[in-house]
Parts: sequence; C-alpha cells; structure tokens
Amino acid sequence: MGITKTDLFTENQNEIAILAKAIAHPARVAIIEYLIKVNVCICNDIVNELPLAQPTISQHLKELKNAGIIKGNIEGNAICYCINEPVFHKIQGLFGAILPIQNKCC
Amino acid sequence: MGITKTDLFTENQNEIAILAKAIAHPARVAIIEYLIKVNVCICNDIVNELPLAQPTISQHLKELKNAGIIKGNIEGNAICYCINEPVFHKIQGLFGAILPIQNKCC
DNA sequence: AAACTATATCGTAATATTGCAATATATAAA
DNA sequence: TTTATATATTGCAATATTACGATATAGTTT
Repeated sequence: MGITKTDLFTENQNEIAILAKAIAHPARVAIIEYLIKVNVCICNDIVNELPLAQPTISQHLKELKNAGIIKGNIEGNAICYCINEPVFHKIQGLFGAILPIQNKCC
Repeated sequence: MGITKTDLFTENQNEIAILAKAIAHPARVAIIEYLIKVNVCICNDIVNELPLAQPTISQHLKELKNAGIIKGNIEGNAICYCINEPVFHKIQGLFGAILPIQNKCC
C-alpha cells in the first residue's frame, strides 16, 4: 500500500503527523536551524550552506512551505525565506506542552 | 534514490529528524496519545483502540520503540507498553524550547 | 497436550520519498 | 538584447513506508 489511512484518524492527529513529517529530514532540520540563525535569507544562501544540489533544496523548501513552517517572498529575482512564526509556535505548543506523564510501567 | 544522506548532517540534526519521523504518522500519534491517557496498557488494547490490523499496529509500535519514544516489557504472554519518559521529555525540549524568532521578513 | 491468547515476523503490493541532471522560467545586469 | 543569476519543474532511478494476510512464536488456560 504505502498510503496512510488519513481518514481513520482525527484532524489533530493528522495535523501533528504532517508537521512532524515536515521536520523528519535532517536537511529540513538544517534549513530550519539556519533560518532561525540568520533570520532571513534568500534561497541561494541555503543552497550554498547545505551539501545538496539546488533542485533537492528547492524540493525540501517546498515541503516546508507546504507544511506552513516557512514562507517565501519574491524579492527581485530572488526569493526571501523565513520562518512562519505562527505555525512554528504551534509546533512548539504541540510538542512542548504535552501533559506530564506518570510512568508506572516498566 | 530515496536514501537520506545522513552523513552530510550533524548528529543533532539527524536525531531530531529521526524523532520527528517516528511521530510523523497519525497512527503513531494516536498510540502516543493513548499511552499518555491510559499510562500503561498491553499491545492488544492498542489493537482494539485503533482501526488498523494487528500486524500494522505491531509495526508502528516497533518504530516507536526503535526511536526510543515508548518501551515495552514482557508480562506473561502480553507486552506492557508505556511512554519512555526521558526520550519523550527530550522531544519536548527539542521542539518546545527553540529560540524566540525575530521575524523581520515578509 | 490441545486450544486459546497475545504479539511478532514474513512476504508482498501499492505508494511515497529522496536526490539529481536536465531544463524551464523569470528577473537583473551588461 | 544578450548574458548572468536565482529558483522551480520535470523525469527518473533507488529506496523507504504503509498496510495486511498468512504464519510463526510464546505464554496461558483447560
């Protein structure tokens, strides 16, 4: 199959999964970290920063953009990328503010 | 290709990616949520809780276990599963405590 | 021991992801 | 307007993921 049965789960569960999937690649983690560090940059900076070919970077940027984690604005012939704060804070909320666990097992 | 170039990234970036990947499926999110709710349960409870076949659940549990997010102890002929607190708190730290962003772009 | 319960593994089909060369597009500079 | 720069898209090969039926394994109960 290879197809996730999205309809069997809640909207919230799917949303968390989609956001996690966007982060689930070291190149995309590196892009996020770089964007946090430099605040704003053009796509070519990322291509020069990471050891991957330009089309590959472009693809990863697209996935991050689709998940809403980053956004890009056209600026001349370049594209200015940055973190999309609201979604990013949502991630911090989703993964960071989970209930305290009372682990009695094992 | 389809193979992630792990060696090109830092250990930390790969670690975040691996943890995120473990969460990047709604069934695994559902399992984690369920384990947080009931604290401790046997695998069969999860099979009854989720709308997926037993081998599929078993596979998802294996991935969560490999990522260190949950752990399972043999208890008679059943296996008692629970959240693995240290790793779970690590996730909360990784995703929850990221620097404040100064978003001047876009 | 035979039957039952709980879980894991195998094998396999369908689909998704990763990576890049080649190429397209679009703005900028000369 | 030619050339250079920046980014996206296409097409494709290699690999990974998802899902499950069938089956294996292992403890429990009868």
